[in-house]
Amino acid sequence: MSAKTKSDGLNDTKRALLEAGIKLMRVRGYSATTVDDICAEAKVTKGGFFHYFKSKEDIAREAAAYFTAEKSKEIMGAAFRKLPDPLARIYGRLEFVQDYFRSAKQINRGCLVGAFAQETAITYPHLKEACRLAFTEWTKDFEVDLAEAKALYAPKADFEPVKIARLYLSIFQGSLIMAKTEDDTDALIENITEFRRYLISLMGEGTVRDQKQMKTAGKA
Amino acid sequence: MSAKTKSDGLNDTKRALLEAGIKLMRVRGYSATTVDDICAEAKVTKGGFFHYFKSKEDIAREAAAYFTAEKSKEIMGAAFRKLPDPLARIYGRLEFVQDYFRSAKQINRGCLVGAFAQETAITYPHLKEACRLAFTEWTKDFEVDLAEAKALYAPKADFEPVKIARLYLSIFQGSLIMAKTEDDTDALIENITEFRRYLISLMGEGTVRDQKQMKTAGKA
DNA sequence: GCGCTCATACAGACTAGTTGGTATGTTGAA
DNA sequence: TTCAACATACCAACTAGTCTGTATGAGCGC
Repeated sequence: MSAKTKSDGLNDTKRALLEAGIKLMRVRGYSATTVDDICAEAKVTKGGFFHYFKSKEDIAREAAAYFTAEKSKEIMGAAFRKLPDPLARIYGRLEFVQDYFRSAKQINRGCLVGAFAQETAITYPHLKEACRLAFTEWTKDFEVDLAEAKALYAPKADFEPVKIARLYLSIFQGSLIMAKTEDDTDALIENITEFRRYLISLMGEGTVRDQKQMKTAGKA
Repeated sequence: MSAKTKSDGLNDTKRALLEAGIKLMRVRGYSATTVDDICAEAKVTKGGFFHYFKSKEDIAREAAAYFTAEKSKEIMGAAFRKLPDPLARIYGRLEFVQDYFRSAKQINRGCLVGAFAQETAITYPHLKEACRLAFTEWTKDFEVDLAEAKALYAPKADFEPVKIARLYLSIFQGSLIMAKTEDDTDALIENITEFRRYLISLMGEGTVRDQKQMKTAGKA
């Protein structure tokens, strides 16, 4: 039956096609990426492509889901995740992302979901839905930590975790766009710093001093 | 020579092409918009199109500039512009944008510059440059007010106007993306509210009470 | 173990329609 | 008469998707 499936149930060829599609579409976008391009990149012929995907839109939908899962896994596996304190996780997350973009100063690809949202949200309802799901998942993931931290450190603070999580995701997506036009990630890193400052002002200055120690402890 | 040129030196046909191009590309993006589509929308033939633009990329570049100028004009002509107080102009600007998206709750098009930045920044250097210029112009426009307000009300405050301006533009662009996937502008409006709260925390709470009066005065 | 069947997993040529761009007009005003 | 301002027919290259063919291996009766 299936040749060589892996843990996630994906065949090698299909995975190669998905990863090629993601790689190309993150750079060129949906419309400018052709099926032939994807086939060439994945070293698969047209026959192979249409054996696994019934259309170009189909691979885009699966690519969005694959990309989202991949990024979620990256976040789930990061060191800050293991911190017991929710506020430490929050600041740890921000540093994690900043470090990520500090090491890759030049940006030569963007977020696949962001690209699809821009390009296809209005014209391809199915892709829009895939983007919405991804954004919801990422928002929720951050919101949980925010809610927990608020309950623990600033129960009376005047902010809604879900709104702050959405603000963060918007800043991130918007910064990625601007990073593309500026060829560097400085503004992205700066914007996260500003966001952190806002968070501190919401949570209360008092929570910061404690975090400094927890952070260094968590890094070990 | 030229048939019926207007104040900005643009012929009616060329303007129609530019506006058609903008209208379509804001919805479908660059690659998915064809020259024929633009011609049909503008009721101009291919010959007319290539009389005014030497390529598709060419109209995109001019469209970006046209769009940027158009938006700058909208901002320049808004009521908040005439406010003498810089801080009042800042909050007035935020309200202006929020009102704009409150009246158009459903979003069926995005920012042309944001779309180009996403889709073409890496593959079309000329378009990237056009986007960079637009972002720089918009950032500068806001930065001026921020610097003036800071000098006047919070000279010792710890923030750099240019960074806050860039943060705002990122939030705006990112929120537009998310608005597309959610079919409404709620998050966009909310994010601006959060940004305003951050600004207040930077400028100092003391500056808010005064603004309430100035704002209502400015609206009259 | 051996041939047979059959489904999966591709390979690659082909096609109908599209796309950006061109070549060759025509028209009307100066 | 000339030139800008279009109009129209046309083209080569490309594009998503199809069709037919084939290799491979699993399952099965014997």
